[in-house]
Amino acid sequence: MASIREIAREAGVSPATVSRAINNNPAVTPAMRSKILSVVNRSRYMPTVSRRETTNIAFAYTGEPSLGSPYDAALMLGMSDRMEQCGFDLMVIDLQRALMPHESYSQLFMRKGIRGCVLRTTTRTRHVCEQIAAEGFASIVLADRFDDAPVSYIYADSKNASRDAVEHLLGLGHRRIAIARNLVDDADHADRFAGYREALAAHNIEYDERLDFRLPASRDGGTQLIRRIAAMPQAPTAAYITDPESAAAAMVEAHRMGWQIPRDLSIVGFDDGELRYLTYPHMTAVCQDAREIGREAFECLQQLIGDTGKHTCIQRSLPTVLAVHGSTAIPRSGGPK
Amino acid sequence: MASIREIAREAGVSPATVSRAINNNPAVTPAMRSKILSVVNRSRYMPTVSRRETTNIAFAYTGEPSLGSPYDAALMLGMSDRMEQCGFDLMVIDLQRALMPHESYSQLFMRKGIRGCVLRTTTRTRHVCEQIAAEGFASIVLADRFDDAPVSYIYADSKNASRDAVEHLLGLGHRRIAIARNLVDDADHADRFAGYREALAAHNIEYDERLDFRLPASRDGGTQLIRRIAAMPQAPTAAYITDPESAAAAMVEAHRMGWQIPRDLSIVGFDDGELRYLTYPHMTAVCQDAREIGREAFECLQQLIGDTGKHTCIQRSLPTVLAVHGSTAIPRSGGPK
DNA sequence: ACAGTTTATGCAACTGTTTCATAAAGCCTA
DNA sequence: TAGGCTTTATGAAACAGTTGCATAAACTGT
Repeated sequence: MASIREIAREAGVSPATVSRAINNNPAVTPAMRSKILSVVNRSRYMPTVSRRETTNIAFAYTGEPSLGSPYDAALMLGMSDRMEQCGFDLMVIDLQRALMPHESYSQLFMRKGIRGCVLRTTTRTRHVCEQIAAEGFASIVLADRFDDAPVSYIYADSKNASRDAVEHLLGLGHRRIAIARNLVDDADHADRFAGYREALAAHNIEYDERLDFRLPASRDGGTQLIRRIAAMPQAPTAAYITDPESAAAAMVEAHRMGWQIPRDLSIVGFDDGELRYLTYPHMTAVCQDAREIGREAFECLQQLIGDTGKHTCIQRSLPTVLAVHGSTAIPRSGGPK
Repeated sequence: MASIREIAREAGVSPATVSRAINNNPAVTPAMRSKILSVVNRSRYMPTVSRRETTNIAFAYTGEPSLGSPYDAALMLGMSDRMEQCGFDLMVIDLQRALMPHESYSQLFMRKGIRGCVLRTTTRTRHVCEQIAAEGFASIVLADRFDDAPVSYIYADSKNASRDAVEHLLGLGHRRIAIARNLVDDADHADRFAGYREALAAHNIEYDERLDFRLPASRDGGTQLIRRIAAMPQAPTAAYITDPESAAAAMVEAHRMGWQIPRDLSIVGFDDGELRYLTYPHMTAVCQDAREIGREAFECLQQLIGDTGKHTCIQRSLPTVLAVHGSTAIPRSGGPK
């Protein structure tokens, strides 16, 4: 296997010049560089040791990776929008798996040439985010909130838009409004529930736990919701479904039941992409722009990387908005069926 | 700034031992390692030069990145399924942007510690795939086919399933069957069209170019399709829509027109994920399992990385299947309306 | 208890990078 | 065209981190 010294000998230059040529150091003349590179390519040279390139930005999962979800895909897309011009590369890592025994997170990032990381977390692994922030490594958590620890985060606050959503339903005349929320109580779903409670309280409507559904945030959750509503003696006339796929699947299942939406059931869903336009009718939904969150995340990260040693802590809240489409209307007097 | 020799002096060991401890070389005893790491952490040591970690697998775009699309997201998910246990990390790069002047693709990959790459390409940038394969770098192209160049690829051949789809419609009694295909003529869409033609030919039905729609592979394409069909004097009774989002959007638009599916129009869509379960009725579709393609891709790549110098060329074709759901049925005598 | 085996560590050689000195080349002015 | 000044491409040498090999220390099995 060729070494840089052999290349240098063959090209008739010093090892230093070969190193510079390979690393596109502007000090070498174009003629010299192409002479050296031709020798390099001919000899199938491969460097073994080198100055570490630290130009990666990690998209890091602290717990179970949710890679492949439309939300994560949109986040990555947004990040790459902004990374284009900066010469950074995106790397996806699973921290739980990548961390070696006795290794600190900073060491892990160092080892992989990572300059900053966007963290995706779960309720069980929030301490990892705190640990990374405490080590002083440039990091920003998405879609979670840290009120008492100095952890940077970007958070799409869905409480206000959720309240708007329920107000919208109340304004249409609905009084029995169901909420379908995740089995897992993360900050996002807690917000949506809080918005729901606030809107009800503002209209002096008592919270009814029979209208509070805890379901998996998946297609299956939406299907189950409709079946359970169908079996109720006093069915709600509207539902706020706090997960995109659940909401779309609920609409499908409602159609299968022979219900008309919004006549028999008004549905407000949640959307972090464009799913609301793929349902019939188009879905009234609380929307967050995941791509924009990704863009924002990278910009914050860049600032954090710049401010080394300053221990800057960025905590930003982005708005979510209610987009009214065709899945909500005034209730029929009798409710479904 | 501390160097490895200073750490060594402070810990009372040799630089070699420090290096081994930092790199989690199993030769050092746990006691020794934690002693050294405590000195390392105390002194905020940061290595500058190191053995290059070449444990990255790239998800590389030769042309415009389509990051964020459900298909790409599912591919990545599949790849990461298999990468978990191998200690590889996934890196997303845009080759066009990352390549430096006078640099070969192998050099680029070398520089970024990439051992193998999965290539996503466009018709205009296929030559990049050929170039990378010619350089002998471990690479595999997804969703494209190279018949005359020694380029490894994994391809989901949708011709047979497309023929099955049209046969299915013919079997139901349809005779005027539209096809909606992409404006861009890539291998995938060419296959689907070929399957369509074959099925028609087998039943002695003449190809009618008025039933051949070239539309953008997007929501908008599906919407346009339905509007154009609605305006036709002799509308088709069924349509094969070769793109997932177009197909879903077409179903929505059909509902908006007041049509019933499948009564007024049978639709066979395409699905590379789970979208067919989010339409009402569930969509009969030609399905490819993008996640499985991603898994397969990583396994092939692993083999290619293993066979250095052998110039192995893997060309695999995966089947796609027709999944019959509720969006197809026997035609009403009169066609839509 | 002793010979044989294993293994943790250091030495020294090695790889690639970078600073600094320097020779060559360019560039004004006279 | 010469002479001084600046710029710059290159090499020598120092430097950073890694690793093959030798070896001393710690086990292991009679």
